[in-house]
Amino acid sequence: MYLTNFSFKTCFNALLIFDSVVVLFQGLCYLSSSCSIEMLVRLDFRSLFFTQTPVHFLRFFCSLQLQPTPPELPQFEPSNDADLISQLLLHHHNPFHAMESSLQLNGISFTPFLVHQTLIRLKNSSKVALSFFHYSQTQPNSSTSTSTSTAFNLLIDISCKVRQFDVAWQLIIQMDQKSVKTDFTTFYVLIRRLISAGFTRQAIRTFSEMHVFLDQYGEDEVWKLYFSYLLDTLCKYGYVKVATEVFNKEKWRLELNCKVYTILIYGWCKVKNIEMARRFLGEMLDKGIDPNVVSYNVLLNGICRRASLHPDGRFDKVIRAAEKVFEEMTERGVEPDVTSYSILLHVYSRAHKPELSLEKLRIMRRKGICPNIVTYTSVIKCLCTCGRIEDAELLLEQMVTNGVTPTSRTYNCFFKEFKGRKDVDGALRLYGKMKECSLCSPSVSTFNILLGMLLKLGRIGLARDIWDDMKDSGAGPDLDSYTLLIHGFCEKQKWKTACEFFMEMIEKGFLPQKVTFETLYRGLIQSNMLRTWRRLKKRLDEESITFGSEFENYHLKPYRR
DNA sequence: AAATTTACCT
Repeated sequence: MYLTNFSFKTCFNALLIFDSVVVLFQGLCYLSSSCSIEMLVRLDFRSLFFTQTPVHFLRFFCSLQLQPTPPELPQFEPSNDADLISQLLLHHHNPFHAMESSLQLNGISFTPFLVHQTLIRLKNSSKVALSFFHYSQTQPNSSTSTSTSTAFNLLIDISCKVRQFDVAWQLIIQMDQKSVKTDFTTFYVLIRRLISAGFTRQAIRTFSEMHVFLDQYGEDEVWKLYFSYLLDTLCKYGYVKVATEVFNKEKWRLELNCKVYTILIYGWCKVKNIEMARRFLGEMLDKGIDPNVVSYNVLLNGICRRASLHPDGRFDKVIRAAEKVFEEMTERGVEPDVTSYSILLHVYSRAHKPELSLEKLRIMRRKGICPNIVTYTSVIKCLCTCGRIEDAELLLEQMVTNGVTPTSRTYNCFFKEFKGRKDVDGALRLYGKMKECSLCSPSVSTFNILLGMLLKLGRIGLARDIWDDMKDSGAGPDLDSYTLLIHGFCEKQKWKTACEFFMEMIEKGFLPQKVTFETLYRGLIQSNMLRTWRRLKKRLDEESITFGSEFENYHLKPYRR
C-alpha cells in the first residue's frame, strides 16, 4: 500500500491528541523498518519533542542514525563553559584576570565550539567579544583551528551591528593574513549590515571589490553568482532606486533571469510603486523571460499588502485588481497556487469578511489546492476577529484532521479575541489545552498577549504564574514582555517590583524603552524612593545606558545637586 | 538567502 506523508501526519496528530505517545513510538519503529528514512524525516517531529518522553525520542533517532533537528530544539548539551565565560566577561571589573584565574582551575580548553558559543553570548558587547576572541587565540591550550571563518563572520557581524565597519575590514584582512577562508558569506554579512545602516554606496563598492579575496572565482563569475543577493538585500531594505540603478548599469555582465526580475518587482512593491513593478514585469516579457508563479505572487502581494480597505469601495477596488492578476496568470499559463490564495484570503481577513473568506477557501479546495498553515491561519484570524470563535475552533479541528499542524500564531488569534472580550477563563482554558496536547508550544507572543490581558485586568497573581511558565518554557521573556510587566507594576504603583524587573532586563542585555524609564523614574521620585533610584542610576551608568540628553538635562537636574 | 500569517505595547 502506498502511504503518503499526509496519512502519516493525520495519524500522528490523532495519536498525540489522545496522548498515546507509546503507541506512536511503536508505530514509528515499525515504520522505520518498512519505509524510507526520508519519508520519516519529512514528518513534523516537533510535536513529539514537547511530550514528556524526549529521551525515547532521541533514542529512536539514534537508532535511525539521524541528527534530530526540529526547530526550537531544547538544549540537551548545556554550554556551561560558554555561560560561565560570558558571565565573567560581562559582569566582572577585571574580566580577563578573573577569567584566567578561574579557567585555569577548571582546565577549560578553547575549542572552536566553545569560542563560537561564547561569542554568541557576547553579541551585544562588541568590545568584549573582540577582546575575548583575541585572548582565546593566544591561549596555549587552544587548538589552532580556533580561528575558523564562522567565528570571524560572527565577529564581523557583531562589529557591524554597532557600525564599526573599519573593525570589520580589519578582521577580513586578518582572515586573509591567517589564511582563514573568506567566502561570500563573510562579505554578505558586511554588505547586509552596510545596507541596513543606509550605506548603500559602500555596500556596492564592497561587492564589486570582494572578488580580490575570493580566489576560487574570477570577477565576472562573482557578479553572475552573487549579484542577486546584493540586489535582494537592497530591495528588502527599501533601496529599490539604488538597486534599479546598479541593475541597469551592470546588466551587460549579468545573467538576466526570472529571479532577478522578481527581486526588483518585490522592491518596487515594497515601496508601494506598483506602476514601476508592472514596468519591470513588462521588461521581463519583452526580453522573452517568462514570469513564474513567484513573480505574480510578489506583484499580487504588492497590490494587496497594506492597501487601504475602508470603506467597502476601496476593498472592492483591491479585490478587482487582485482578480485581474489572477486572470493574467491563467492567461500566461501560470496556475495560482496556495500562496496566491493565501494573499487574497489575508485581504478578506483584514477587511473582516468571514463569509467571503470561507467561500474562497471552498473554491480553492475545489480547484485541488491544498490549504496550508498560512491559509488556515488567515481564515481563523478572520473568524476570531469577527467574534466567531466557535466557527474558528471548528476550522482548527478540520485543519488538524487534514494533517496541518497549528502553530502558536494560529492559537494567538484566539488569545487576541479572548483578550478583546476580557475573557480570562476562556483564554486560560485554551492555554491549558495548548500545553496539554503539545501540537505546538506557546511562543513569546502568546505569553505577551496573555500577560497584557492579565495585567490590564489587574490579575497580577495570574500574570506572575504566566511569567514563570514563560521562563520555564525558555521562549522568553523578550523586550516586550519586560516592558509589559514593568508597565503593569507601575500602573499598580508597585515601584520596587517594577524596579527589580527593570534591573533584571538590563542584566540580560535588553535596552529598555524611554517610556519605561520615564514612568519608573517619575514613580520612584514621587514616592520618595531616592535610594532605589540611585541604585538604578548607578547600574545604568555602569552599562553606559542613557535615554536621550534633553531628557537627562531636564529631569535629572534636581538630583545632581 | 525570489513569494504568503507579524501578534504584544507606547
